[in-house]
Amino acid sequence: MASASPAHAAVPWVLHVDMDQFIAAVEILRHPELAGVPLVVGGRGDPTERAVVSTASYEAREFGVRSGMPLKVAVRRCPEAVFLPVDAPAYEAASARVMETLRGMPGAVVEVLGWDEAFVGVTTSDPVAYAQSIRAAVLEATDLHCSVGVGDTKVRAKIATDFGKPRGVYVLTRDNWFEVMGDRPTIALWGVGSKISQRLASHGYQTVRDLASADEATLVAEFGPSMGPHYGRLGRGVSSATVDDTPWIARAHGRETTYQTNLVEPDEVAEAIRSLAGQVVEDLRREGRACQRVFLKVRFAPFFTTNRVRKLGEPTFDPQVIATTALDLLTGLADDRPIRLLGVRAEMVPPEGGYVDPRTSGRGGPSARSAGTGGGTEDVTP
DNA sequence: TCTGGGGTCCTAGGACCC
DNA sequence: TCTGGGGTCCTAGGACCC
Repeated sequence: MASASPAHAAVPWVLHVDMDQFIAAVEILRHPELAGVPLVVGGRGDPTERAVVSTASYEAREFGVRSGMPLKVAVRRCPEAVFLPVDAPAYEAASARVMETLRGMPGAVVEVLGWDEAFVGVTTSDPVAYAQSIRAAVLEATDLHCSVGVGDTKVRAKIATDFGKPRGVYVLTRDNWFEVMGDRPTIALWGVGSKISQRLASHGYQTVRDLASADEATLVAEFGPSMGPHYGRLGRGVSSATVDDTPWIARAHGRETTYQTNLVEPDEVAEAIRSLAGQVVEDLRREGRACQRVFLKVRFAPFFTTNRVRKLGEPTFDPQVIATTALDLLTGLADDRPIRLLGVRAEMVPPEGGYVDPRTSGRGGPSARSAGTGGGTEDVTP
């Protein structure tokens, strides 16, 4: 088995395909005059409103504009930028063409992660050439550019893509993991955000290398028996390597709105919740699955967010029941505090036979471990 | 500087039953 | 009177990703 492993052996690889400035690129396709100018897509396209940047073109990024940044900040950093509203149906159509192209690649198993990215599993002796053929095929079919990360696990492939951008390919495996990632902060890992990175730092684990050799008992004490070891594995780049094309089945649908002016009157709060509940029910009816649990999300001004949940006695499609439940969850929380945002989410009754997808969304936690062997048992030392 | 809207998953702890 | 251990269901709350 461990004999001469020739460079040309066909073995399984994980590729991560990520479109370059996807939303901006789609807009430039239908507005060619915007090519080369700073472009910001977000909200309703009005930078005086409460909304954030969905995507900034590379030209806008040179001014420091980033995804997730408030439009008000973006316009201050780049006053000459063109601002466009989000047009979800247009991006969904472009996304569908991209994913169909990926599914047409020989031997490819495609696991969609979002509008503009997917894992591609393939067994090949030359993953870089395969990645370049993906880039060419996507460009041919859609006029859109992408970058491809090549890895021996999902985490490595996902992170590799960033090093390939734009319009490139990058390989990240156990062989160069510590060379490339070892000195970077833990927040550079997929699945480690600001809170977890701070908690890791409080134990002296600042870098990916620190985390990779972290004391297991310390991680378990801090994060629990499941998440603790999971973070240790992330530090080593170890994760599932199984790409799964089972279609995703949604667990829940929700609607939330940030109000341009804070809500203060009980009447307007009740009306807002009724409106959100009505929109959620449209999604439920389209799906044909009733609501069994109601989630209420509230963001009070200036910026405190909280959630409440209640299971219903009987599953329902009735917007009145959902709205009444959501309002009930709000009582005792509000205390006359001004409300910036309200969200109503409905967890749906599982489909016939339950949820079958063996993978998880992949980012949240270690639950892919229950998918069994997918290469997640591999280990390396820093 | 001012922070969207769509999601998923994990942990802790209380209530309840056997 | 003082009191087990295990299991399941539920809610609260936190964290992350695109």
